[in-house]
Amino acid sequence: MTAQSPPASTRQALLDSAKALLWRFGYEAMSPRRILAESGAGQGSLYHHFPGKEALAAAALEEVSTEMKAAMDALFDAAPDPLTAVHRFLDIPFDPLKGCRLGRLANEAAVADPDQADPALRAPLDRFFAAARARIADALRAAEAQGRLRPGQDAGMLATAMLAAVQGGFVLSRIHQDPESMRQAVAGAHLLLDNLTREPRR
Amino acid sequence: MTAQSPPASTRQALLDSAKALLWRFGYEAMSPRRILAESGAGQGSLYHHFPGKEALAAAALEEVSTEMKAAMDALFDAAPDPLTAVHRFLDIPFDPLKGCRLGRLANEAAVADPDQADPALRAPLDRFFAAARARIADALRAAEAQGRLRPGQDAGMLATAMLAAVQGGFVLSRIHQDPESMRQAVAGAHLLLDNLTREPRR
DNA sequence: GTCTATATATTGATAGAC
DNA sequence: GTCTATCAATATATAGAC
Repeated sequence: MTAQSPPASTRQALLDSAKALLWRFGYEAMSPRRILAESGAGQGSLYHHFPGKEALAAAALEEVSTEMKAAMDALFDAAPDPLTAVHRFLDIPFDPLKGCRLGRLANEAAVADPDQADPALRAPLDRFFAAARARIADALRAAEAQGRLRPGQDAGMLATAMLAAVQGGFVLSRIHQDPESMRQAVAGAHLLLDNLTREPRR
Repeated sequence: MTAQSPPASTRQALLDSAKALLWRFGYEAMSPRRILAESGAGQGSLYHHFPGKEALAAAALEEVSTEMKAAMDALFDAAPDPLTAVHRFLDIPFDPLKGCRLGRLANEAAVADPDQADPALRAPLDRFFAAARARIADALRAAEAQGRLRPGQDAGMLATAMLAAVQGGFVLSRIHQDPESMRQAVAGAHLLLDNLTREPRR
């Protein structure tokens, strides 16, 4: 694999700044002016390397999507067994107040409004969450095959429920400005699994 | 009670337009120009009735928060028993692709960025979700007292998990542009409750 | 490829007549 | 209270020298 580019090039500096600003402010509130300031690039550079703000944002989100997918795969590959992997996923030490790097964009009109959205902005989000759901669902099916999970469960539905717990936790934690909401949302997801598990966890 | 003002006044027309635009586009992407166009009010009217965009948005969100709280109370008051009320809450026929009227604002910097947020914008969200959580938690405690729920549950945690399932469902449905994600997220929440319930539902 | 200027449209807000 | 202008600042993008 080619690994992450060394941080050097102007193009990559623009991408890195866009990634940080998208996380902090979202798409609409991220101005080219600010990207240039943060990256240290001159006015014209953005439009030399990219057609415009939209294309830069799309490229930045592609990188984020790929990074998050890799982190997810690493977590699942490292887990001692599939059921543990799902519990570990829920326990990833997110900072709930910062929001999900991808999920936080779900409500921007430019990303997901049926009428005016740019498909290139939604695509990386769609791809990551589809992959994450598949990875979790596969793990749950494997756990069921090992006899760790009660048979007959809808692994796809449960996988969506796990992802929704985390995304909902982000939303509620942001609203209350309190990490506790995330803790409780995730605790509910753990409990849902525990109630379908044959042996107690831990 | 004074009931909803008849739709007549310019002030209320501004509020109604702001409520619709906040739902569709969020705060940053809602321009005064557009509010004026949709409401039919003249340029100066907005700044006659409100100090500015922020104050108008805050007032609009206060109304939405109050409306949603009232709907929630009506649903819980009408339910035959507390456990059914919680299941009915999960089954509210939201349009998942439109997002939650309040929750969709959780990721706007002007609403919930620790540094630059305006407290007046976050307050109505905070208030509604705190009230909703309390209503659900109370219902779960009542269900436990009735012997419908296994004893010893953390009602507050479960209430947060119910709200997170719905908010996460909105996020995932928007990302995939598919109501199915909401269906599955909510199904997980139903299942979590069912596994803590003594008699089967339905 | 990078920089300095500059351009155009829109944003959020104001002035002041009626 | 409402309307018609208008404003300064910013957003996104382009021109063209180096």
